[in-house]
Amino acid sequence: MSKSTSKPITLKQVAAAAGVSLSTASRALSGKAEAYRISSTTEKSVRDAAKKLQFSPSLLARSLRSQRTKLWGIVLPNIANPFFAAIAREIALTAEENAFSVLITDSQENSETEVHLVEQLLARQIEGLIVCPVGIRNQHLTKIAKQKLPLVLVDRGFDHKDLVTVTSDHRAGARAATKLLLESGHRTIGILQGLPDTLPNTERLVGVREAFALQNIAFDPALIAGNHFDETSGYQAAGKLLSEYPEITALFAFSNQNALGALRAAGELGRKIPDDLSLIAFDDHPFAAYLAAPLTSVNQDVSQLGRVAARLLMGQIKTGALPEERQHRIPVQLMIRASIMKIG
Amino acid sequence: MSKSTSKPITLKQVAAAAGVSLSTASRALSGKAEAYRISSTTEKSVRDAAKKLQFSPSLLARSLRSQRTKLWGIVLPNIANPFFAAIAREIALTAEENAFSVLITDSQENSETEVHLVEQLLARQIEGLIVCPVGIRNQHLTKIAKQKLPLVLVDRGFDHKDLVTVTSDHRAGARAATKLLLESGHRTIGILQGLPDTLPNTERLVGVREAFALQNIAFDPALIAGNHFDETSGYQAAGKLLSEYPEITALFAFSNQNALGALRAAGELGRKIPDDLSLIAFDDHPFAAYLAAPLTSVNQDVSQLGRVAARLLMGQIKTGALPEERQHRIPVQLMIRASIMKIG
DNA sequence: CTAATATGCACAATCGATTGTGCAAAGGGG
DNA sequence: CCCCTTTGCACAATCGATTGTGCATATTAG
Repeated sequence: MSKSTSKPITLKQVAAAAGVSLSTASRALSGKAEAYRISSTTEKSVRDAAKKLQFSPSLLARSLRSQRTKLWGIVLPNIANPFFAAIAREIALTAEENAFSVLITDSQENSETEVHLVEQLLARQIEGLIVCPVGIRNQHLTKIAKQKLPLVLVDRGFDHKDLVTVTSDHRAGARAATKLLLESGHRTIGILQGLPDTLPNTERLVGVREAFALQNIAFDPALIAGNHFDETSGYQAAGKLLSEYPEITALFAFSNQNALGALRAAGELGRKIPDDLSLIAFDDHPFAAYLAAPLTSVNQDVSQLGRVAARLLMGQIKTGALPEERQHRIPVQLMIRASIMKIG
Repeated sequence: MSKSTSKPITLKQVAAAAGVSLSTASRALSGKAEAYRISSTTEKSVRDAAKKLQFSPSLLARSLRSQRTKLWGIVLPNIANPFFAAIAREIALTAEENAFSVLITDSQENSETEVHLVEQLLARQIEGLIVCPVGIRNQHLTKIAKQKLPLVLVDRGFDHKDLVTVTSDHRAGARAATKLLLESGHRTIGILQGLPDTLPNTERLVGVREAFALQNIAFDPALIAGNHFDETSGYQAAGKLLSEYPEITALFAFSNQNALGALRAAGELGRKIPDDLSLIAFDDHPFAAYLAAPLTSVNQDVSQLGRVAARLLMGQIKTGALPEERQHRIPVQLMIRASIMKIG
């Protein structure tokens, strides 16, 4: 195979076919004929030769020379997760509109991997980078910002004046969800949290506390459990909370995966939703409405998240400057269904 | 920003810092010191200089020279779809293991876009390509195969002796699903199909017919409806079939999105699952078990699909030859839950 | 002590494009 | 008829690496 691979056509061959020099061929094809006084007959003969040979310029060579790769890099914790996949898609589509290609990578929620991937992307001379950081380390990101490489953090961020971030309004969403539970009469509410110390998790906890404070109700931190955004964490946390605190009447899951785990745990403990237990989740899901108990949830506008991130990146590349606003918050929306029961 | 961007360190600067020539620096860093008789002291001084300057070689330049980009291209119809996202992930992880990077693109189920994306990827001199073709056109793909560029088709394929494809065993899966319905006593079964004339859809229809034939039961093609793998198609097809043929006792949805639509349509028509209507779907889903009626489905091993595709690609790149077997079928698995009721 | 070999490294070509500059030939004015 | 301007294009450097070859100096053999 390698032997007989037909090498791609180069500009040299086109130039030879048209009987002109390399430089003339280049200029004829890149629309600079007039600026460099290439006659229209010559231009046409070059174009014809290029078409006949099916010439397609090597973006590699062009990038090397022009120092512009037309490449973006993306690092996400798990591209199979529909949430990140949706973000990736919006970025990919926006990139395509702007003639960029995207190197999409998966850090597997591992900080070392993330650092390594970022380095690898930089070695490929990407012109912009979008990262959803695992969150343990961030020097590699602030360093990039210092080097003035356009960078946008999405979903999770850091509080840093030079870091452009796009996140959902986790705080407002969690506040609204909690408020809904409180107004439905729930007082003992278990919180199934995700990865601690990540921005979404922290902000959501703040939102929960705010809602309690607004109603002058005491919040018991002992009712927080869980350590990941996945199904297992939700399952274990729900099981633990429901066993230790049977008086819990409602659970707030910080992800739909957590909610899934909660559903399983509740089922095993014989607690029916919503009759014996109310449930609300952060993150909506297409199937949420079709569950045994249609799930009330906080819907993140994931597409918007990706689109705004991509636009902010494109903006930095075009203007060469950081946007005025650094922290962008995308509004969330409460999807009220049937998994919450009024009590008391 | 663009002005003050600190340019990356080049090998030239490292060579200068170490007081050696470019070629020596290159050889010292690429482990060819011995082969080219670079003294170990010189080698060390180059390595030190490189480390001090934080030198990272330009993959762009290296690729141009070596004619090896270490790049893969992927074209999928919709990377936000969890099915394709899972495939993309396995490919990305396998690529990473082999020091490749992946350009992931989204054809939006549009054949023109697909052709364009493939061209764009080729212009970047990718070393391998994985495509899930929209299915309308295929000359661009056979052409690539003829040019000996490693290519693997995934999920959907063409019957062509030089095209390497990896798909689920759609036929066996559909046959098993249909058999289950027939054995449960169902005779009037509505088929909610996906995009017609795509390989998965066609093969699944074949599987359905085979199951009927095996039991010597006549199959009525009028009971096939739908034209896409999405929720809307499932909704409309189910609505149409259930209205026109109220005697239908079971639906076979060709995707979980189709099933979702069927769920909605059935709900609106007042038919409860599984009591008034049985339902089975192609494609499992994490939420399937938690639905009002836990959904029986045919589970595709999506990760395996992606992994096998990536390995076949890597194999072609390493050996420079096509694999012996061209058509790879990944087994599917029946997930029996509660959405089917025995009748008759 | 000289010739042959070994050692250590630099020079320069190359990958495929872009781009500043220079040199002919054609055209125009006096 | 000569000079000057314009037209039309080619030459060569460049981006940042890799790699074949050649030339010194050091070492060893005879």
